[in-house]
Amino acid sequence: MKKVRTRFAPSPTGYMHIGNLRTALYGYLFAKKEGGEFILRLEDTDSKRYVGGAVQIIYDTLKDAGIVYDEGPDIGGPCGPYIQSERAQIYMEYARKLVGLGGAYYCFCDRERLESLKDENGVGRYDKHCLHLSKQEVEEKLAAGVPYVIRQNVPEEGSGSYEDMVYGKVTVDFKDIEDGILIKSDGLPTYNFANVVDDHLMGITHVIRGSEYLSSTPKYNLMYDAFGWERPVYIHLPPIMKNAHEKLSKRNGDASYQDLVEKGYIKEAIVNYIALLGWSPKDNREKMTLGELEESFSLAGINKSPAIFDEPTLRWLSGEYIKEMSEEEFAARARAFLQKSKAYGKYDEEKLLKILKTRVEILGEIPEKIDFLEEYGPFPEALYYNKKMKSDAEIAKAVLPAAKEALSSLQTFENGAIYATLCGLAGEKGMKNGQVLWCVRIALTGRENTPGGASEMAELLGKERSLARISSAMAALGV
RNA sequence: GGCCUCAUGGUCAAGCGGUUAAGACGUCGCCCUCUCACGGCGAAAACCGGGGUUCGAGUCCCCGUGGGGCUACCA
Repeated sequence: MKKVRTRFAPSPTGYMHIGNLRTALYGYLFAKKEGGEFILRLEDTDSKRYVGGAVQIIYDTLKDAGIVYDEGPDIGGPCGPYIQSERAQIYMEYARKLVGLGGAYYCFCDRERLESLKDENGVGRYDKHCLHLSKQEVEEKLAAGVPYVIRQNVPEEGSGSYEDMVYGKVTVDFKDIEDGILIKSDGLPTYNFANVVDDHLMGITHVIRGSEYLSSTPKYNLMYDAFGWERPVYIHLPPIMKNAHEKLSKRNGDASYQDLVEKGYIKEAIVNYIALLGWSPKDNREKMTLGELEESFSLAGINKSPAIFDEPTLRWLSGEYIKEMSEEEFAARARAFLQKSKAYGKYDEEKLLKILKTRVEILGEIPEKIDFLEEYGPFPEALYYNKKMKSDAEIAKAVLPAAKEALSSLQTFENGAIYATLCGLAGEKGMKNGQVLWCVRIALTGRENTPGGASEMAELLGKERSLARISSAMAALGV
């Protein structure tokens, strides 16, 4: 059996969209699963759409996501070059060959004539006018330097079918396919031609791409057949949607891979999540590493219908990855986000990270979760009130002075000791632990909710700061 | 408009002729608990509509409806 070869062929027009990344991921996963090779090819034949820096983004994103290709522009390989703009002569050579085979022909029609073929709605098809030019006429025009394109010669009758691995049998009548342009007047090929030539020359066995090519695939097959080449296996993927009506796109500020990483989503979770968008493993597992995905990927699990990108689900998954990370790993990844916080450098980093770990799903939440530590100031007395804790400002007036005294005599100012001390105090005063703890925590932070209890907050703040804050809270209460 | 294609809870998604129609996210409730979060338990929530085929249809066929795609010298 022939070795499986798949490819990811993006065009460098800007960002790495989530949909693009998923296509790349599936191509990679399928190749790895089958023990084959995965190739990266850049489709930059439309110079008008080229965006500087886009190529680097593609390399960086794939690398960052862990999708490694066996051959590509930057690493070479036996089928190079892997950038279409550097393969212009190859396409021209094959286009001429196809003309000789009767599968294509030169066309000299100018834009004006082409326009005239369209009706009031702008729809109309090429009439094969130049197909009927004599060989001599063609030679003359070519020699005279008349601008030309090379068009595919699609039969006027019959139909083309193929078996898509996810959609099943797809049939399109040839009468519904126009004689598309294969080589543009600038001498470069269109996607319609380049993908066929390259996929064949690069030995691609399985073409994995978006479903937008579902209905144009028969015309590519016409070319494979005309050349006498073996047709690849086709695997078309449904689109990833932003909502029920729009595809996910960079326009509208929809998230790209880079954006998600910058927001602090764990990248393994991003890869994991997009793998699940349109595919599910036989055992329905949810959380899977890239390695596990390589193991269990199968075409049978690919869905046919569009999937809506759901950020909350990605969030959850990202949180799952964080929870099972080691402290060190979390620290390393969180550092950059920690530095964005006002509290950075002012508290024990290790303790900070510890309380953050179960309270954060994406790293970007870190600053907002701890900024409050530096925002201590006057707060409403009403915060002391908590029905369940049975506490209020009056209780606080009784608790705070005693708490201050008890804490100030503590030698080791750490969580366990603080907790024990405060609870002991509650016992002495015949109060519920919660009454003391709640009041102290409020005095310490001035916040209704904090990422940790009174004792944890006190330890984090340190003895000096804790006592100072309790004093200030007491002053505010007039005691 | 023509052609291709899709259709299970709000979202992802099992199911592939006979099930009380999984599971996950989200939502809500309860428990745990020094608040929040974590964790545990539980609840609400779906087969687009109409015809067939069949003893029996979410599963097969047809039509309709709705969505997406293609119809470029873009990919």
